[in-house]
Parts: sequence; C-alpha cells; structure tokens
Amino acid sequence: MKDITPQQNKVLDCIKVYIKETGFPPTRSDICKEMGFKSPNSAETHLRALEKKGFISIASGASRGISIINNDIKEEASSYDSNEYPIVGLVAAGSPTLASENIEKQVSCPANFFSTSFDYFLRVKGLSMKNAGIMEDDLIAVKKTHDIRNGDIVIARIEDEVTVKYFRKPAEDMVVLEPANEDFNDIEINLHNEDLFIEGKYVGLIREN
Amino acid sequence: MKDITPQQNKVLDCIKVYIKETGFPPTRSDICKEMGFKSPNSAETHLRALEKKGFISIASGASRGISIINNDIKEEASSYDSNEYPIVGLVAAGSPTLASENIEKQVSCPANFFSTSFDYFLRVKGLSMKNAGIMEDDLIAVKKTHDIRNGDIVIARIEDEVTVKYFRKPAEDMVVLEPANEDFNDIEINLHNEDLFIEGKYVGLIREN
DNA sequence: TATTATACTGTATATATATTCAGTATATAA
DNA sequence: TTATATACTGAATATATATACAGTATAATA
Repeated sequence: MKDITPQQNKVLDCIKVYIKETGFPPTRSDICKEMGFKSPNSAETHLRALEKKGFISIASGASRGISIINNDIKEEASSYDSNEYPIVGLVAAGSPTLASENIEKQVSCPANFFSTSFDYFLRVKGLSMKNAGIMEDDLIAVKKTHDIRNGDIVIARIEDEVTVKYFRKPAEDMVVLEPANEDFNDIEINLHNEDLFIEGKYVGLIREN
Repeated sequence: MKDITPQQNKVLDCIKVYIKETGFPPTRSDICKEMGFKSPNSAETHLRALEKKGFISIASGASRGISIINNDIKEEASSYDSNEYPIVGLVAAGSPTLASENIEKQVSCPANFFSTSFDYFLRVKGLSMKNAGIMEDDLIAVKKTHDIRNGDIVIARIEDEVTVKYFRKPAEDMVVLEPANEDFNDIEINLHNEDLFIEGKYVGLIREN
C-alpha cells in the first residue's frame, strides 16, 4: 500500500462517512459538495489516485461504483473476531474442568483481548492470591499449557481440588505452590508421593463491580 | 412491520447479496438480471413494496439509492454488538480525560461486558488501591456518572490530577477519598476551598499478564 | 362485486452520473 | 530540464438510471 496524501485521506474519510450515513457510496458530485470542490473532475482524480493506491475500487460504468477495500489487517484479526468463552465456576470433584456441569455461562470476548490467547475463564474462590490483586469472584483468563516457568501464576489441580497459586520448582521432584496472602501457607508437593496436574496458566483477569 | 411475501423476500436477499459482493446497492436493472425479470418496473414495484413495509429505504432521484433498514433487534442487543472503547493513559494536566492526546489506544469489547455500561478504560498508576485488588497498569472500566454513593470507587480529579479512590461524604461540604493501602493517607477535601470533579465510577477491571 | 395487493411485460424519458478533454499551478523526482 | 504526481476549475457528453405510464393476470379482501 502506497502512502496516502492528507487530501486523499480526507476524500477517503468523506466516502466512508457518506456510506455510513446513506448506505450507498457517493457520486463525484456528492464528494464535491462534501469537500467543497467546484469541479467533478477534482473528485474523479482523487478517486483514481485512491484506486491506484489500493484504498478503493471503482466499478467502471456503474454509478456510485465506489467500494472501500478493507485490507486493514488489524481490523480483520481483531475487533470483530469475537469468540465465546466458558466461565468455569466451582469445579466438581473428579470432573474435568471444562465439563459442561462446571460451566457457569458463556461470555463473548474478542479473541485477542489479552496479549496471550486463552481458553476459558475461571471464577476465583477465596483470597489466597489477594496480594497479586486476584480477589474473590474475579474471572481469570486461563491458557491451557504446560509451558510454565517459576513465578507464573498457575491453575493447579491437587487430588480433585483446583487452586490458583504462584508456581515454583526448586528441585526436579518438587513443586511449591505459593499463595499471595500472608494468612495462607505454601503448598509443597513431592511429585513422587502426590499427583499434581497443571491445568494452565493465568494470563489475564476480569472483574465486575 | 408487515409480512413480507416470498418473492419480496427473494428480492430483499438479492439486494443484500449484491451489496455484500459489490459494496454498493443494485440498480433496478441489476435486480432484473439477478431475478430474471424482463422489465425494470418489476424491480421498481418490488422495491416500493419493500419500502412501504419498512425493509429498505429508497433515496429519491439518486441512483442505487437503496439502503437496507436493519431492525433486527437480536443483533443490536446481543453479545456481538462489539464497541470500541478508548484506553485513557496518563491524563495530561489541564486536558479533558477523553481528549485524543490522552487516548492510548482503542479496544474492542462487547457493550454488555460488565453488568453496568461504561464509557472508557483508565490505565491505573500506582498502588493506592492495592487492597481492593486494583494494581498498577490494570485497566479499570469507568462509567461517567455523578450518581456516586459512599463506598463507591470513584475516578476523581483534584487540580488537574486524576486519582482512583473510595468515596465517602461525611458532611455536606466535605469529601474523603480513601485509598485501599495502609501506606497511603486519606485525602480530605473541603468543598469550599478546593475543587473536586468526579469523572465517574469504577464498574469493572481488566488485567493483562 | 369492486377493490386492493401481488407479480409481472414493455416503452419512454428526463436526469443523474461517469468520464473525457482542455486548462492552470505547485512540488518533487529523475 | 523533463517528467510525474498532486490539486484543482470548467465544460461537454454518452450513457446509466430512476421513474412514470400503459397494459395483463391472479389471488385475496371488503
């Protein structure tokens, strides 16, 4: 895409506004009225420039044959690509997290809402991560992954109980799950004796007040 | 809205398809080609019927002056009604919060994302509301309103500085802005001496990690 | 029964519109 | 210095287009 000049940009904007307001594209004459031109050829040359630079297409012979070419990659990949994500509430003992019985409801949210993609929302119970700013009933965006590093906040499952904690692995056979609240104690897990399953990683948070 | 006949529905669909494919509405003649009519008046009468029944509007005298009237209530109110909201970052001294110079970027978010509607996102600076789970760089959803009650978290402006605090009004002429962090002190404002402007109310929070 | 709506063909025409041609002027690149 | 792009005015014109008028036919309403 070549560079657009300020004046050409004005004309492009004026076309967009016209379409938005009327539902159909402007004629050369309409553009002249909007832009203050006195000759339809002023509009014509701007249109040809915009066409050449790939911002619009002009249907030959047709009246009002202008259409906006949308190659705004951002737009395409972002705002309008809204997905449905499940909110997982109290996870029933022994059932997979995303089992339908655990799903509170579905919410619509742009796929690129957080910088990292995610798979579901988990409703937080308790205040064990209070100092990390994670409060009761907050929704945390969870990305299902096993790529966990020390210091990440993880969603872990220890014997049918789901918990959110800081992750630390001081030795090959040991994991420490640390709360962010002085009223709670660290959970030390010896991987030889106990089962630990990492459901995923905390990548974002939403709170309603 | 009156009932549409099957044939009128076909014509309406054909208009919608034409707009989707070309970017601009069809002429009577275009409709004839698509529908197999041999007289432009066939298209004309269908258009007038669709206009009368409220499905389209026809701009008089204009070529291709057809526009689809969208009164699909479901679409309008549903989760797919994704709006653009500005993220307000560091508010420049003396400039209105929503001045373009203060807008970091726009994010797309369903209008009904939080139970309360809101107007913009404010990026949080500092940790004065830490115990309320509001951390540095969080985005708080702000609803512009003056309907504030004791205990609400408000976005207040005191002499060109914007701050987020709990709101309390112990007397008619006094407001106390309370932080949620033991390291910070209450801000007491005597409304006779100092200017206080309440920008709005905190209704939700988003955090990216 | 008369009226109205639907669903077309076929013709005609005023005008809305794209588009070309002839200029003027300025700025930038080869 | 000669193009080339931008940014316009002004006039001319072929044609694209809306729209009215004159018919035909069927089905549903009042």
